Amino acid sequence: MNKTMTESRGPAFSSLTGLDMSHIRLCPAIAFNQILNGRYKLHILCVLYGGPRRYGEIGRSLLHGSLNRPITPRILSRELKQMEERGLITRKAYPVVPKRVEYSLTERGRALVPVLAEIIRWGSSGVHEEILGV
Amino acid sequence: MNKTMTESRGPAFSSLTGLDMSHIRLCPAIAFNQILNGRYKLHILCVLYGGPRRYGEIGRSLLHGSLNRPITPRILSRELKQMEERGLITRKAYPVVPKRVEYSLTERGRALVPVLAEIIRWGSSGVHEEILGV
DNA sequence: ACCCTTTTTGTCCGTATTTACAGAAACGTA
DNA sequence: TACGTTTCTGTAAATACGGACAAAAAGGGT
Repeated sequence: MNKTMTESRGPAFSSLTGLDMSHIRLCPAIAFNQILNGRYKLHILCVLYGGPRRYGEIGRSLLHGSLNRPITPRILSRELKQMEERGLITRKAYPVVPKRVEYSLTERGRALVPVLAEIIRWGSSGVHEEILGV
Repeated sequence: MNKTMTESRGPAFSSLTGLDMSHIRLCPAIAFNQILNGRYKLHILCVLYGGPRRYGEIGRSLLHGSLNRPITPRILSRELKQMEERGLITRKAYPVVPKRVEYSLTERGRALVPVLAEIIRWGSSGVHEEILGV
């Protein structure tokens, strides 16, 4: 193979869904983990599927990987901000003391729910724990 | 919030699937992008869904992100090896010259197909291109 | 002996992401 | 005025990831 590989054919993942993807120029699979990068975004979506949640609630419901490794506020803040920028969640701040901020799913975020559901279904067999040797 | 957040409740993503997850200790969503890290693994799974593929075929069918940025052999090799280590794909080398190596999905890899399908379905509306501003 | 193909590795480097740690803002309450 | 709570930011260090580049293995063909 050459030093770098290039491709001429357009994307055609037909067989997976049977859907016409001819109008799509960017592979959804690659876009997916570009949009959902960072370690906690998928989990945050899961949490918010249960309804609006406060910053602290999300943080507390978040486990770090497998163990009880906690998430630091710095990271949670960044993840939430990125997700807001991408239109997956909305942020609503209440003018009270102590501060109260609630995050919830947008339409765009809800569009990912079927994917989340499949991931949970996939995990219900425990394969992910096997693979990671938990 | 404290400097670090910890959590006492077990995972409960019940509402998403209606499945009993009490026996699961690690959040599938977090495990998912720990197992499918790297930029190309999801895409590689899609390609291999079409049947066994050679190293060069996979490389050629892989676009880098959105543009025609090519993947370097070094990276493809690493991705494939990691996926093999995690039991998602198998590697079969034929004793011929020039070398011929074929990769294919394992049971474990096939278990992810429903997730892939949902991701493609999600992308069929073009949301991912909107979000990334392609 | 040298070149060709295909697959793969070694090494190095720059960037991106994660993490730790400290601290700020906002304001009611003691 | 000091304190507490909640949300969030600044800074710097640590680690992971992506990519460039060269090169090796394994023979067949010329």
